[in-house]
Amino acid sequence: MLQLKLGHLSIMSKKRQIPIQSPPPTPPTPQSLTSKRPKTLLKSPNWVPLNLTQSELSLPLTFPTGQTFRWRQTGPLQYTGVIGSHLISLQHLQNGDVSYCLHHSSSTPKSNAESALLDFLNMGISLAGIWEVFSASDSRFAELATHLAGARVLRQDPLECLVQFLCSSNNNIARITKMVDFVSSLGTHLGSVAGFEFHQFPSLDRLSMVSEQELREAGFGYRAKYLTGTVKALRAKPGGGEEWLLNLRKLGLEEVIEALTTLPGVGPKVAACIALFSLDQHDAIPVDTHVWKIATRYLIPELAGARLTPKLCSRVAEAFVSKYGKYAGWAQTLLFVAELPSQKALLPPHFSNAKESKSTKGKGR
DNA sequence: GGGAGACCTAGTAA
DNA sequence: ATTACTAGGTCTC
Repeated sequence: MLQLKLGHLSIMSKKRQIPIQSPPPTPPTPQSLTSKRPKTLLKSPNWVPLNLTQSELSLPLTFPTGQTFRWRQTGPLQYTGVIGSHLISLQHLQNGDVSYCLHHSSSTPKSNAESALLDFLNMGISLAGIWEVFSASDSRFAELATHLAGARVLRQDPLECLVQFLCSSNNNIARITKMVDFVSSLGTHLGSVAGFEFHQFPSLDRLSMVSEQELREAGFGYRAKYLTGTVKALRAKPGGGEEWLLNLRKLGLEEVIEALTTLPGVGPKVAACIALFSLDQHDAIPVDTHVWKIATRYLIPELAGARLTPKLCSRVAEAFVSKYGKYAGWAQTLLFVAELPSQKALLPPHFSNAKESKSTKGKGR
């Protein structure tokens, strides 16, 4: 049986540290530039600088923050993943700038890899530009922004994004990653980096060949029928599901959410994630428990203590949009990142004012 | 229309 | 060692 070979995932845990502030033990230096050794062994990684400062893209503040579960940390300030058919590593240089390395992509023209990368990184949007606007209307955002520069929203492939967040409901990161890895392993194998295997994300046709039974055996639980059901519904779309999803980029947020939530397993939260992380809906606000806390603390304190109902979800989204404008989803992303334990620990103490909820944490309230 | 329960599973807290 | 609960929700009464 094609059981998941996920031995390496055992290292996944919430204790995973992200070495962002500490000086990297081994400064990433592109050494291929001077290497004249034959390309035999390591097929010497060829690092190409991007014209990208850390303030426009921080890898540790972008990749391991719940937008995607397909990228892996493969070095101190290095992350590796797949974009289309390209296996790519990204890393920060010593000055903070970003460079990339295109790993042996056999049958694909490497010419368009860089443009695919820039598209994936959503470089059409200037972080500096929109953060200036957020900072003007929110002094707390302004200060957070100085500590968490470069927290960016990605522009992922819609199908890939959809499947990932279908797995995310009522779930934890370790298991989501395991499930996404199982689905990914159905796609074409592209190579391995730092002990991790990487696959092209499977097509809709390929996905349709997996049964609910197999997914359950792979540990999907009740989400197994979400995936098979959604795949089936997508394949029934005129022109094919992939194109149908892509076309959602041309619509407004309301229509996008409405369309997505017709798919089984896609509720308001998952739909907002897909909309924001892959469909150019920059004002989409994925309201989960964390965002709910942020909102009731800083935006709509009068709702503190209430339960998170669908109705209140849209209240929260409206509050974000009215405060931050049409890129509210990007603002929400920074505020969300600031709540992650790994980041919170690195922020000045005065940011963690509402931490004592531990004592009042019981069910009573 | 809104409110409870059920739902898979693995890890952690009582 | 069992039990209860939680974790980036959704579906169904």
